[in-house]
Amino acid sequence: MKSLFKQHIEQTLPITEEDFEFIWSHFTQKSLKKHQFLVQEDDYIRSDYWVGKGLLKAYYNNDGKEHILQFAMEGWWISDYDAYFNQTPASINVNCLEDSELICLTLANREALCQSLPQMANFFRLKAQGGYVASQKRILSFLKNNAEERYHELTTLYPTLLQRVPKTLLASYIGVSRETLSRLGKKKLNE
Amino acid sequence: MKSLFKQHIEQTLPITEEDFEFIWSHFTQKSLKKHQFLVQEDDYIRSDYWVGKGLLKAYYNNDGKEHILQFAMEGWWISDYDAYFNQTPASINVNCLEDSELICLTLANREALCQSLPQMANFFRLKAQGGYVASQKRILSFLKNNAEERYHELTTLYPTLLQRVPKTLLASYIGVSRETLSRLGKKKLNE
DNA sequence: ATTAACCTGTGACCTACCTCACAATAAACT
DNA sequence: AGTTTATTGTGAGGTAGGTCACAGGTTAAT
Repeated sequence: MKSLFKQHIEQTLPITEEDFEFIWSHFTQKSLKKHQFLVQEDDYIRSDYWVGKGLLKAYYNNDGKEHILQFAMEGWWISDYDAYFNQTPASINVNCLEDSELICLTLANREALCQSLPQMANFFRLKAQGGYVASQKRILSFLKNNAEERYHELTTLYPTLLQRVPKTLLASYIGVSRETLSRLGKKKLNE
Repeated sequence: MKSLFKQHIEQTLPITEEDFEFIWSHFTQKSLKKHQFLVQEDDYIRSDYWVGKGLLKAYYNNDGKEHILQFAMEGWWISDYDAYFNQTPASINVNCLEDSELICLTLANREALCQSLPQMANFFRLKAQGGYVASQKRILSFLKNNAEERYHELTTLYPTLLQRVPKTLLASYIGVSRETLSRLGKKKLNE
């Protein structure tokens, strides 16, 4: 886990062994079983989480209807970022789709890290940039694509998700009902 | 303009007069008239732009249909961030809805600034975080809200936009046709 | 001042997607 | 092994929102 995380950082920028030990000391570890919650609505958000192993979903719950905001598998980050950055109660839930192992970074430790190690400010800056660009692409997909095109975009962007996530949740991620997703492409075949 | 921009930075974190002069030396200025393009599809993106005065739209053009990705008015940033950060050709257009005055930051100058002034890495980190959170909210709005609710969210979030932007473009921003936007709320009144 | 271009509303019709209901298979617990 | 509990497919019918067409009002350009 520790070495996986080091690789994750070095993918963005180089760090010394010594710096990494210092960085690592700011994290804690956490293990969760399938179906367990990492975050629940109204929780106070302790940390941002990096997934070492497993798979999770972040979703907004509208009386029983789950709207998937984000998935996170190995090497991805997940949290309720609005609640985390602004220290407000969570409005979403984060739940494990598989047994998961996480490392956790409190907001205080993140800020401390960014102040004492300028390269970490750059690391998180570049990560946030990437997240912003990815979000913009998803928004554009809602604007210019229909359900079938959005599903196709999702499958080409994250092919491994299809193997691990039920269709119901993929449907929710692209903003259609599971019935509609199940029927995509059928129409063409019949004519 | 210069002092407005200083205020903009100080809104996020404090800087010395000396640091600001150094920061300011990394920017250039640009003026554009209404209807002029700041960015066009396939352009190589020189800069990220901060709006000192005016109003612009960033949109994806789908044979004549404009899909609004972003507006930007005084104090906001705008660019094609995918193209800017990854130095690829632009896939969107940015055009002025009003005469505008901008200050411009090349990617090279941004990175130089972040390396030489750690506080600037933090500034852009916090800005990117904020952009990410705002994008997530817009995505959630697509997932859980209908056209009327999305419009209502837009109007409460950015009331000043309504005064300055034609309804056609607001419709496009929330992902509905202008006809549908024009009819919102009518149904209830008649029953 | 006149023409042209933009902006907004509205009627009529159409369609992509939703909801509810039922069924069959697969996976997970005791 | 047997019983819940997920997951997926599919039919039937409904609705939010799209498209096309026309019109009046406003703004901008010659």
